[in-house]
Amino acid sequence: MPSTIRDVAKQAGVGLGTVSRVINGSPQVSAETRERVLSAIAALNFIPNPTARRLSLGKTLTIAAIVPWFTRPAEVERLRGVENTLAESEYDLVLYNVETPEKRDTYFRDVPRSERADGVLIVSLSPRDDDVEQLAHSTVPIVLVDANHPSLKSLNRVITDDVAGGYAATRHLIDLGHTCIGYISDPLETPFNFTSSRDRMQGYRQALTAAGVPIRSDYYRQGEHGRYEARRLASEMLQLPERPTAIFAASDTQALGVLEAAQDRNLRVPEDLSVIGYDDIEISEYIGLTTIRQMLYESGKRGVELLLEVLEAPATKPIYEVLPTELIARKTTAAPGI
Amino acid sequence: MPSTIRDVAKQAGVGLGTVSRVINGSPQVSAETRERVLSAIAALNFIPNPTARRLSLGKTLTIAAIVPWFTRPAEVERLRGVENTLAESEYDLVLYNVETPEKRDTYFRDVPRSERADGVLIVSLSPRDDDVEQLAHSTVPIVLVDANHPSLKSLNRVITDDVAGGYAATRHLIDLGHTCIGYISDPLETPFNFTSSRDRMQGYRQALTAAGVPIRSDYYRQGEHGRYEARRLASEMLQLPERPTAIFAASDTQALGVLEAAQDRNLRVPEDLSVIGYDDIEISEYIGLTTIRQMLYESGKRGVELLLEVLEAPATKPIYEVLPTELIARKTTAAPGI
DNA sequence: TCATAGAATGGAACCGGTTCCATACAGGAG
DNA sequence: CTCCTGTATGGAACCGGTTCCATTCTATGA
Repeated sequence: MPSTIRDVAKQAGVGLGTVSRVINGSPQVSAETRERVLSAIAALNFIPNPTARRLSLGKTLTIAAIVPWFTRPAEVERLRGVENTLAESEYDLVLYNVETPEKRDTYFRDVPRSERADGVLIVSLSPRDDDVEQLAHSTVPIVLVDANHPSLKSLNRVITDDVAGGYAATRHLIDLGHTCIGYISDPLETPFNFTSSRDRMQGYRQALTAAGVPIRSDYYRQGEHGRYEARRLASEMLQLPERPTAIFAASDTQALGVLEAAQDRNLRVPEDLSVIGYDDIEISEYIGLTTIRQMLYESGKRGVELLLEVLEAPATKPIYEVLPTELIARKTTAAPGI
Repeated sequence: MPSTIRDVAKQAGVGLGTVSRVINGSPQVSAETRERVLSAIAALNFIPNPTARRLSLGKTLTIAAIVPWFTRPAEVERLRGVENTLAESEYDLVLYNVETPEKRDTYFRDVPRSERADGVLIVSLSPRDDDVEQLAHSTVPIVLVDANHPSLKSLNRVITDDVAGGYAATRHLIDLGHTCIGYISDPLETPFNFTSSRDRMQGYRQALTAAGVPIRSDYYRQGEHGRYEARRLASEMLQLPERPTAIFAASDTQALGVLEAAQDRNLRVPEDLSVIGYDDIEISEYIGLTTIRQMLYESGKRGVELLLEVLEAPATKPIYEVLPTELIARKTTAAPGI
């Protein structure tokens, strides 16, 4: 049984208020008394009970992070930014991992409550129309990381400009001389409401339109996230009479599937087919994959920093930060053959 | 300001004890009263304050997990097992991510305290001699996952038999006809005290000895975890006058580095060099890497299950579970050329 | 010398649950 | 009709901190 603040007070021969003041560094304590209290604390190996502290302060000293499958390398990297930044603060991190649509809805409803957390970080899960109102009225500060919503003027958020990223990827292929450019992505509509694939596609279309390249619907396929499905989709696309000479995949993981499909059909990369991904996960450099790098670690870090700032001093208006993307040209893209 | 149990009591016209009993499903409440309380709860949108509950119960309702860099795919997969299993319980998961030796020591000392958590999961960080005594005397139940210690009879743990895994990997190469077999691993001695590389090496040596193959010290190199360093180490080893015909890497990530080194030196895999890794991370199948699969997700899941069991009914003697490994033969190993 | 402001300190009240003890009441036995 | 048992219920005390108010003591100025 751990010792309490009252044990310390008795041991040091002071009142409990004084012990509390010493713990919290109040200047209202004489040097001599402080010394006595500190040695009593050391003697009893006393550590203040965080639960009692929380109840008394009316704060949970906890930040909740709602994150979809943290198996995905990109999400893990964001989370690492969150964890590292939070470790230096007095806040604990509690994880809510979303692997099903039901969990998403449960967590959206139950987690942003002042009894559970002082602040909530929602990562890569964009609110839907009916969520927005609810979240906006939450008494708990919320920061969205890599999540967006067109009508979302009322929530703080740190996003990557995925439209610009999609544009840059497509533009890179156009600049190399490609005009037959495919796009392979996860489903644009899911119960999770990820928006990144939609935004990247929008960038893709804008780049094509700006360059005067017609948009062909058979150059676009969507399917479950993951290598296998991407491989299947790419295979289909590569069997078209007029097959694309370049494919833009909505993530590096999916780009790996496209590379497999090329191999299946004996197409050389980049001579016969250029491939560009998105994220710049660790393995991409190993493969030599051309990709769009986004600031994953920083997005988590900035999200937490914003949240902590808002907790200190509630912001007058919602904060909106955009992180840049960067084209990393490696070995899987080149001018189209012949 | 959220409503409290007293608000509910007033609204329903009952005493607070009754409300508490309804919340906790005590049978000592008449159906009619229960109904009245439940509708008051619904009307006030009441949720019991977890902090007050914790203080009153004298439990934190929290499980702490101390994990080294969760960037590594293998650790993430273990954590996923932890998170998924815990989500179904009433416990929250608080993460302590260890990226420096200092943090390791701080967390080992401060986290296993009854004020912070009801149970602690220590993943992939083996205690040292001086830690063991301290941890064994902790009042908080502890389960080690993928962590071991020779004298560790007093702590619960779920481990992978890395000696057997190392043996199986080496044996596979011997069976193919190799006798010049290198081993590349992370440093055997680190401030974090990982034991897996040591154990795998022990299996490697046992397999060689059992087959009557002499152990050569120049066929062993250690260096920082990661692809780059592994690539450098493998390059050195492949420049030996009598270079190895097969290399066993202590992790799949490092095996990737070995593959790069082979490519650098224009060695064909598996014709000129066989390569086997360890872990079977997601990318390994893509690469076609022969490897030793360990039950990563299950190790986290079992660790939590054990912890929850111990919390229910303190075990009379420490639990010790060993998870099996499995050889996954793919395309990077074959009989030595010529 | 006395009034007074300021510093140092003690501890009651409070945060919002749980639990246990006291009390009220119904129904069955004698 | 009385006594007893068991069920239903109310609420004080408690968990271990923080905070604020009251009190004591000291130093300063008139």
